Amino acid sequence: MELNERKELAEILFPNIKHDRAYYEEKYPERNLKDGAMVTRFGPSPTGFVHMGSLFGSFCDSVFARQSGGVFYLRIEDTDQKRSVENGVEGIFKDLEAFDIKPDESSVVGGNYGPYIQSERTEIYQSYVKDLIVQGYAYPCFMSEEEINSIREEQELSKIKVGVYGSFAVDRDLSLEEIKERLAKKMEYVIRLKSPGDSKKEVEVVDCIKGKIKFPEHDIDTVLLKKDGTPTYHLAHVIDDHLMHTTHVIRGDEWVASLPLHVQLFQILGFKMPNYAHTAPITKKDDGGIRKLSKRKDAEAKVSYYEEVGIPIEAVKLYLATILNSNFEEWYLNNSDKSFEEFTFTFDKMAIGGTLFDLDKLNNISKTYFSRKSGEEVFNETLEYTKKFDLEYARLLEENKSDMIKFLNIEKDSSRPRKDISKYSDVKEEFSYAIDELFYKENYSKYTGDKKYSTTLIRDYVESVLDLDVSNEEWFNDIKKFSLDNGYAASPKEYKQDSSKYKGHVGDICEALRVMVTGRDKSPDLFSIVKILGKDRVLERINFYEEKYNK
RNA sequence: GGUCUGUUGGUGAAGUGGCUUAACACACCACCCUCUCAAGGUGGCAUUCACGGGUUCGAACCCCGUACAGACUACCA
Repeated sequence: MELNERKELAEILFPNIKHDRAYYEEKYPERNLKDGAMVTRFGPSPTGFVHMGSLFGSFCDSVFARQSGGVFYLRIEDTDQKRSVENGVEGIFKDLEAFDIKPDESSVVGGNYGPYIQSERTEIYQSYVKDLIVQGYAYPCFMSEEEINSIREEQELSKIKVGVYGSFAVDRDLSLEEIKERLAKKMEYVIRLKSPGDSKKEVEVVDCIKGKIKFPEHDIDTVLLKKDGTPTYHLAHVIDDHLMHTTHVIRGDEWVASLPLHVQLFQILGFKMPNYAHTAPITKKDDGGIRKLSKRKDAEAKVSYYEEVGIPIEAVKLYLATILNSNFEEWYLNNSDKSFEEFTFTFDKMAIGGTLFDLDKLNNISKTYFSRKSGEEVFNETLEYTKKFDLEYARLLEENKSDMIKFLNIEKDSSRPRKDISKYSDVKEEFSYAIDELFYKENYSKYTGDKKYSTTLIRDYVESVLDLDVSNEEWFNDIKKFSLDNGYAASPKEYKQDSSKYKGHVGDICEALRVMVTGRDKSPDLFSIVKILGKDRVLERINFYEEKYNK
């Protein structure tokens, strides 16, 4: 087809395009940023929620943009209406907000490079495609679904590359007259790329994470504009990232295979190539195999899961940072007082293969997070959590606020704070003894030992020896002395040396007191608990124990 | 079938030709400390980097082949 014919065709196909490429190039000028500033983007489909993989991606985007003094924007990729869910966009913003990921530009906050919703950019895509037709790099294809399917079957059978290319692209060289005839018959069509590639030649792409990758050149006449005039991902990606001046396309590794196509589109359109960074998938062990974390099968793939089970968002972010850069973990260990934002993330410390999602590690990070928070902070955050997920407990927390904070503060001052909570929902169980109402209701459900302890001895100790106003050391000396006076060894060591001389040792006395007071045989520092409770409540609990077990 | 990518302990991984008798962290086990637990301390946990071959004085690191795994192969993104 001659140039003037192609021009005619372009006008027939796109009679209503108001602006040409030059208009858009001028409308969206180069961004004025300092050297090295990265422009990144997150492009979710409006499916209603964010899953772990895309959270990880958007986390990368925001981190790299922020630390380079660049821009991170959010673009809704809704070119496929089937994927859209009602209020899907709101869901995405909500999930991102929960993780403190705030785009500098988006359909919500605006920006100079909008619209930030692809379905509102149709005219832009079409105007570039119109130009591609004039240049002979695109053509209307009238093949039916059946035709394409039968070609594919044939190709699969003869074990050659699948797709519309070369001699399989039957509409590639239609004459203007033939096209006009089909148009007159109202035949449906898509616009395909007239690929200039030669699969015998190689293209090399440098990926920021994976390094050099070589491919055969792309030679398939990929669909650019669908039947409804809407762009495919490939076209939209190339045009948007050019016009929005993305410097680093950070996306999932499922896209590397289409890199040769994208490179070709950038070349044909005369655009400067962005840098690419393809991130490894987050995987999970399943039936002995390893697979990508799936939002359908895995609860933990949904970002809202962490909020529901009560894992602090900060801990999830820390975990994301540790899988983002392999050297982050060690840095954080040595710089625990700093925020993760002070760490400089780089592409070359990112995983190339898949990363197994390690809940154990997340738990540990979470425990460390809690151990560093003051009792009051833990209280407030837990209260907020329970207000959403456990109203009854929220009420109890509020009624027992000052005691509760004291309990949460036990052993906090030491250089080795306790690490016994990994999620907000653990507080209720771990501190079941802290609130009378809960203690008496669920009492001893946690104590499973068969040992019965003598209440007379313990009551005697509390009434005659226990002094709440002494130091921890004095308290322990007192209880040692009491043990000795009653035929118990003052230390387990002495008891072990000659067990026949004693009925037991201090540990047994402590254990008895612990079980009576807390309803469990393991607890934080006993004296601290007893001090907070006060003598009266301790005695009440001893009576309660007696009622329940010794009658 | 084709095209890409990967394969270091139970897990995440460091490692880019001699400093590696393979870091660090999580998990697990043992011991110590100790009134219990948690924390902390000490030690154990790959004699070897999927396998085979090659290059080299020397390889987890470079090359080739094989095996296995993953991604992609849509008018979905």
